[in-house]
Amino acid sequence: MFAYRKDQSRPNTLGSLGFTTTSKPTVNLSEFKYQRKAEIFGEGEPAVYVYQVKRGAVRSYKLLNDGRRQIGAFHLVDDIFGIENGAKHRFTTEAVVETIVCLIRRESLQLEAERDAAVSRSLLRLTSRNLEHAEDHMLLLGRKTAVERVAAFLQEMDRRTGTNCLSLPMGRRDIADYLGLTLETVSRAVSRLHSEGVLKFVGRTQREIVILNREKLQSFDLVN
Amino acid sequence: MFAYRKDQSRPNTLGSLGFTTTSKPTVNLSEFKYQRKAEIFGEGEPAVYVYQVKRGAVRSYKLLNDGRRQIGAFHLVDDIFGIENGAKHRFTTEAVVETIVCLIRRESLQLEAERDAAVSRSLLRLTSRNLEHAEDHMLLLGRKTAVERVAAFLQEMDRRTGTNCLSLPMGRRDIADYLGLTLETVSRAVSRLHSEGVLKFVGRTQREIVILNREKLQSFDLVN
DNA sequence: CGATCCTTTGAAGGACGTCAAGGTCTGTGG
DNA sequence: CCACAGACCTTGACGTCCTTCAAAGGATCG
Repeated sequence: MFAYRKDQSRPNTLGSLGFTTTSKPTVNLSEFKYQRKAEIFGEGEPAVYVYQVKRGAVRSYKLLNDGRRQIGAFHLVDDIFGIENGAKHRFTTEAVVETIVCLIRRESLQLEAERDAAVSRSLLRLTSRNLEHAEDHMLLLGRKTAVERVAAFLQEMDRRTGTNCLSLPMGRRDIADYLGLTLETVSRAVSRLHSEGVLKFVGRTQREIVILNREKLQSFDLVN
Repeated sequence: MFAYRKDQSRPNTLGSLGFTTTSKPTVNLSEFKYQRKAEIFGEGEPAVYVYQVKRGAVRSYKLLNDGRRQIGAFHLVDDIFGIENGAKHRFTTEAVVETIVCLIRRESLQLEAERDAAVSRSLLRLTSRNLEHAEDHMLLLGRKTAVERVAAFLQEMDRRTGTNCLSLPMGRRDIADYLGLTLETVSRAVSRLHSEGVLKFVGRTQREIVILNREKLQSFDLVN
C-alpha cells in the first residue's frame, strides 16, 4: 500500500507563505502563489487565514498514522476553504497544480461577522454547503461501488466546472484518495466508462475528458 | 444484499406526529413520542421543525435507489437534529427505540437568530460540529478497515454516553450501515475485540458492553 | 412454548487491492 | 534532434478482505 508521510519539519503557515504580492502585511486581502504540491496549511495548525482559490486547484485531506490518505474535498477557482469554527485547521491542504489564493485574516472575518449579520449568514451558508457535500460523500464512501463513485466524481466535476470539456487538475491517485479507492481501480473504472462510450479523451493526457453521454453516465450512479 | 424500501405512502411530518403532549399547537415547544422504527421526517420533505432528543435514540440516513443505506449519524439524548440551511431535510430520520423528542418551529428559530446574535452563533457552532463529525466519518468510511471502524464506533459511543457501561440502542445492522459494512462483518469484529479481551458483554443481550481495555481499543484505531 | 427477531459463525464467492510490467508524455542534457 | 530519466496511466495476474449465503443459537413476546 502506498503511504503518505507527514512532513514533520515544515515551517508554520505564515513562514511558508512566500510573498508574491506587494500588499502590506496589515492589509486584509493578499494574494499568494503556491507551487504544485506545496502545502498551504497543515492539519492541527492554528487557523489564521481563510482562503479563496483564484487560480489552480487545492486538495484538503486527512492522514492516518500509517499513511492512508482521505481527501475530503477539492477546491476549485472561487471556492473558499480553510474556514474553521475552532482554533485549528482540521485538514491539510496542498496545491494540486500551481495555484493562486487570496487570503483573509480569520480574525477580521470574525469581527466583520459580529457587526454584519449578512456576513454571519454567508458564513453559516458556506459551512452548511460544506456539510451537505460531506453528507453526500459519506453515502458515496460507505455504499457506492467503484464505478458508481467514479461516475459521481465525473458528474460533480462536470457540474462544478461548467465547461463542456473536463480538464482535471488532479491525477488518478488524488481521485482515488477522494473516492476511497486505489488509483488502479479508478483507472479501470474510467477505462470502462470510456469503452462503453460514456466519455472520450481529448488532448494527449488522460485528464482532459469530454462527457459524450450524460444520461448514461447518470445511469452508472443511480442515487434515487 | 439487504435492501431498504422507502415507504411511499407515508403521511407527512405533521400528520405522522401523534400528539402525546397537552401543549397548544401555537406554542413553540412541544414534546412528541415516536415508537421504535417510526419515521420522524423523510429526506426531501420540507424542514418545518428542528428536533432535540429527550429520551431514546434516532438514526438519520440516506438511501440509494436499490435500498443500500448509509446512516450519517446517531442522535442521542440532548442531541439536536433536523437543522437545515435549505428548505428541505437531507436525511430520513427514524426512532431507533421508543423516543421522545422536543421540537421547535424552524421558522421561530430563524426569527430568533435574526434578532439574537448568540442564537445565530450557536446555530453556526452546531452546524460546524456536524461538519466536523462528517469529516471524521469520511476518513473512516474511505480508509479504515472493519476492525478499525468498529473500534472507532465503540470509542465514539463510549465518549458520548459518559457512563462506564455502553448500552447500545441500535442493533448490528444499524451499526453496519453507519460504518459502511455488513452486519456480519460488524459481528465478527466485535467478536474479535471480545476474544482479545478489549470488551465484555453484560446483561443478556449483546448490546450492553463494558470496555475492559481502553488503551487496547485505541490501538485498534490508531488515527495519529 | 412456538414465532419472530437478532446475533453469531462457517463456507464460498466476488469486488477491490496489491504487485508487476509496459506504454505515453515531459523535461533535460548530450 | 535524440537519448534518457521520471512521472503518470493502463492493464494483467493474483491475493485478500469483506460480502453473500446459509444455518443455528439465544432472547423476547405473544
